[in-house]
Amino acid sequence: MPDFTPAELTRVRSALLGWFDRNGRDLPWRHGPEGRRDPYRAWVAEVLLQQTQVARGLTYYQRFLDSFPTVHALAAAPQEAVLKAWEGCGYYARARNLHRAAQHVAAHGYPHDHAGWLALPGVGPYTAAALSSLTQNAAHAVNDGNVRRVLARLHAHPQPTPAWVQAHADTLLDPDRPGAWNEAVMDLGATICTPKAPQCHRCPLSPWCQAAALGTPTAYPAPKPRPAVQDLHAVAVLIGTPEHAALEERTGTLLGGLMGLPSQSFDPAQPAAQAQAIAALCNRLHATPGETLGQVTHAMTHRRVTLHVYRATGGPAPQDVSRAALSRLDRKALNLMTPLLTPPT
DNA sequence: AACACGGGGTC
DNA sequence: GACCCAGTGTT
Repeated sequence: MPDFTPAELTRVRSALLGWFDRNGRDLPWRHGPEGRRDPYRAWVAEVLLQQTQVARGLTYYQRFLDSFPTVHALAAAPQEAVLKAWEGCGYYARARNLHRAAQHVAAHGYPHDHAGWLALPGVGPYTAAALSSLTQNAAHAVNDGNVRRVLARLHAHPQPTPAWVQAHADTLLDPDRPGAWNEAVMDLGATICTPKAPQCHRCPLSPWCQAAALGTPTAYPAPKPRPAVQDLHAVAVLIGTPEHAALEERTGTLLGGLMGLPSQSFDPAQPAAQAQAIAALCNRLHATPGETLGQVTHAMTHRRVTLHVYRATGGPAPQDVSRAALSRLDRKALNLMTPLLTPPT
């Protein structure tokens, strides 16, 4: 299939930008003129929206900006406060990286270009292109899930590689309005060219869309094979009460930086492993194991964690749970003690 | 190039 | 249950 001629390119850009000017989303981080968005608000939003849907990101965005209205406020905050504001949002490395990067920006100022953004922790190819184009009108095309889907359909490419998507996004990018163009493609992908039920009849690009012409837009791009979900089992102890419990900071990559009930993983295939784990855990904590409180299971994208929760006494001092940043998993574990307080859904 | 990394929406 | 979401960092 031939690529667009220069004349077609002009019409395609005009069609999408015209649609965007009428139908672009009014989002709280689109503060300031096109191509000159407020860098702090745009940055927080871009990080927050990594692998997070806009509808969901909206609530977290408001909460985060209430907590840290400026990059200086963010830079000056302790990491626990940042994670507390991020609590429940997932991918907590984003919050840790954003915090570190904010300290750099507070000291040295905002990056001046794409390469400068890219050097910040937590800013990769997508976010650097987004921020340089949205805040500085730099001609860098974003490549995210929306762009990938829109371009895969436009060219009826079932398995677009990142390089293929980037090359086509670069070609299509409107050099006169790069910031608006990037926002436009993402808005189109999020509202019209959706994964499941695209509204091709309302799409400004349908005259050029090969997938629409074939009548099978949802076939592009083909679903990616996903690795199997791993089952993880651990024992955990509740020392104190659900409101005032002993907590430990989770180290490592899984939920790193968050607080949680002291825990110890075990292999459920080994008959005695659970008993050994609770004994070893209590031994490490200098605590005395008590009765079992039950178990909770929490599904993540790539893990299914089952926490077997025991009561225990002694050991580390309980602390105020409401002030700590906890994962959903630990919230569920604490709820074992207070099922009656759980609001009806 | 392949993994690891949350949590929730939607079909 | 499958698939996805304004991806990044590590191995």
